[in-house]
Amino acid sequence: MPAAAIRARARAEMISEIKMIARRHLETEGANLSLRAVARDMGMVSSAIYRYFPSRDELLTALIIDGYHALGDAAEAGDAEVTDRADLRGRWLTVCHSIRRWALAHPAEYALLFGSPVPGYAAPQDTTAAAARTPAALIGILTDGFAAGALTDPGPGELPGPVQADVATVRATLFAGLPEALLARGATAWIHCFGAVSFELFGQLNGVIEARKEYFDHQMRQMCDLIGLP
Amino acid sequence: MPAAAIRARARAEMISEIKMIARRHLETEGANLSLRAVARDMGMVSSAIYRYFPSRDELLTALIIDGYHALGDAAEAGDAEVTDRADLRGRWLTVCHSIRRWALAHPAEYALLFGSPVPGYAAPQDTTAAAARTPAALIGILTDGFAAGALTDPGPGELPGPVQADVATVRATLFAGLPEALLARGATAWIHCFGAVSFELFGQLNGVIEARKEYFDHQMRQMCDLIGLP
DNA sequence: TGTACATCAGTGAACGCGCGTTCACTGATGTAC
DNA sequence: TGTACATCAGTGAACGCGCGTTCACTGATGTAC
Repeated sequence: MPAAAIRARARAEMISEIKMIARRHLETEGANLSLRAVARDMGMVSSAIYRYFPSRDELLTALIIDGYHALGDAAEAGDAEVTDRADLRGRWLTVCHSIRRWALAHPAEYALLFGSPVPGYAAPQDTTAAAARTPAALIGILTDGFAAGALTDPGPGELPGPVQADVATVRATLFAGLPEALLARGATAWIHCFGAVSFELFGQLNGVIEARKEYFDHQMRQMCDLIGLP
Repeated sequence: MPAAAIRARARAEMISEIKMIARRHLETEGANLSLRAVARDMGMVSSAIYRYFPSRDELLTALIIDGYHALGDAAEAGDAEVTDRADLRGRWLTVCHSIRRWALAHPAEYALLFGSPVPGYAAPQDTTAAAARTPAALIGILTDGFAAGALTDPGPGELPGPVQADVATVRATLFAGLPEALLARGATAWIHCFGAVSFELFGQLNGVIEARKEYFDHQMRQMCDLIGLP
């Protein structure tokens, strides 16, 4: 291995170690991520971090993109788990549970992606592609189902006009194989998945519902009914 | 007015002015509320705040309780707006839109109530009564509807066992007039309302859906269908 | 009616801590001739 | 093969700022005799 490659590899390892430690700090501190604290845990002086990230915000951005990819990986892995590809409802539920499991295992990262915006931090454009992977994994199930004839198109009548226009744009760029009305139903179900996970994770279920997993499963099944998933 | 009452009134006014300014700071700084900044805006020295709030956390708690009450007020006012009390769907939708409108008008407060938990801050027990007002306003509509015979009980069969136990407890303490299955459907719809508002407010709709209000309305109608609201 | 005392809002200085970012530097490693 | 040079990770000090909380204090106001 040439020297340049060795240096590049060492550099990459440092970057991923910094991110690992930063993720650990997120768990305890929320989005108030401190570069100095990360540097301390790395056994470095705080200015050394600047060899790897030009600013705190860039580090946050990297963590956000990584987070979206990790969640997307979890969602796709969940879908791949289901061997009976024709079992649309099973696939949908498995993906939703994978999302919830990832969120429970990485609450601070989840909050960084889906919680209150970090004050003073503006998410750059580059996060959107990574962010789209999780909903894409869900919508892909519907595309499969529609292609197989297992899902019927309710027709565009159920969407209000301006919403139909927005949905048509999304459909054109990402989900050409799915009728608008089904795409919209899938979006509702995805938003409910997000809502149910956030509701639980952000403490709103405390002292009310103890059977968390069963309750989540129940809600996701209601969403399958709403979509019309067999 | 006796002197003691005058002093008490002045004190109450100071407290509410501090909270007002603190709310204004929340808008720009998120939950990183700074006592010193609030004091500066009050034209006081920072230590003077301690005459009114024993600590920063107590001030945060006061803001949270106020926030829940403000949202509860908005929800109840929305319900009261609908003169045809038998129009259950109209009442439900109006309350949901009131919730969304309040959230859009007070994004930082909404985030404080329903967003990522503030690092290092543990919500005390006293917030729960205030927090319950908004879902109670929604569930009240269903109670009315069931009492009037406009809603039919789907029967407890649709709830998984452990969830049914949790729901039964809630029913017993707060909503004795409503069958468990309807209460659970209402809870799902409330969670979706929260989810849709958070999804929009926390930026997940950016660049995807522009017809925000119509999209929200559409989703809330889907929830009315799920509940079985006429 | 006048005086001693209590109450309490607000002051100002201080403690001890944290932060992001910049900058000139050291010293090890690799490269070119 | 040996030497001058370039690269670059990491150092350490500093800048200029912020924070929550404590504490002894001043000074105005009201109360009791």
